[in-house]
Amino acid sequence: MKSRPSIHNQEKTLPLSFFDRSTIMIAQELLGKVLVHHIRENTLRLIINEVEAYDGPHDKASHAHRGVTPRNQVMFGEAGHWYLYLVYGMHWMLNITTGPKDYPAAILIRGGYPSTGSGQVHSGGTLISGPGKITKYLGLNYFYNTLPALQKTGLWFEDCGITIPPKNMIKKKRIGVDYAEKWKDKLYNFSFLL
DNA sequence: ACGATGATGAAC
DNA sequence: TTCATCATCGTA
Repeated sequence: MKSRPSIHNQEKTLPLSFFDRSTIMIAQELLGKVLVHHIRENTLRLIINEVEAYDGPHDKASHAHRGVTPRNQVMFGEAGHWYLYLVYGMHWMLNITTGPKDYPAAILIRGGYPSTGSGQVHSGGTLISGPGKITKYLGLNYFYNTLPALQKTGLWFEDCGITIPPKNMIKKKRIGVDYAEKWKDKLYNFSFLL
């Protein structure tokens, strides 16, 4: 046995440094990465299919554009930490923080394919589309807010070797931010065709 | 097209 | 303390 599964797993985990870069670049690179939730002897995996970037203090679509508040302060912190909040009184939104400390930015996870550990889409696996459905499927809530995206917290990202051909990538306007003036037209929503 | 449902942030 | 708003979803 030359391979050691636990070490191999560590190597696939995206390090926090992955998120301390350009938010727009990271958002595109997250497509095809695997979001993993391990809880109570169970592991759920989701191949990320759709994300949305919220980048910087001036982005009017971003919670950060009015400055620091109790809710959004994690966006101003270190990269690679979870930002969860409730919208419409019932849906948890899952975001990962990006960029350096004091630069507020995050990426919203909006869609993905349920996956096996081998990085394959389940047979008949249908796309889970919508940020509220993602957190419901994975069983996520406020508990993870501000925690780092590492195996020890139970919620992290892996690179399972899936690469998205650039021609398959789709760039759109962000959803549900029509109030955001000129920022509403930014093509910060990224997804891909299989 | 619309109601559910509650935290958030700004105004007063 | 009140109030409008909200990075949504299921049902119609």
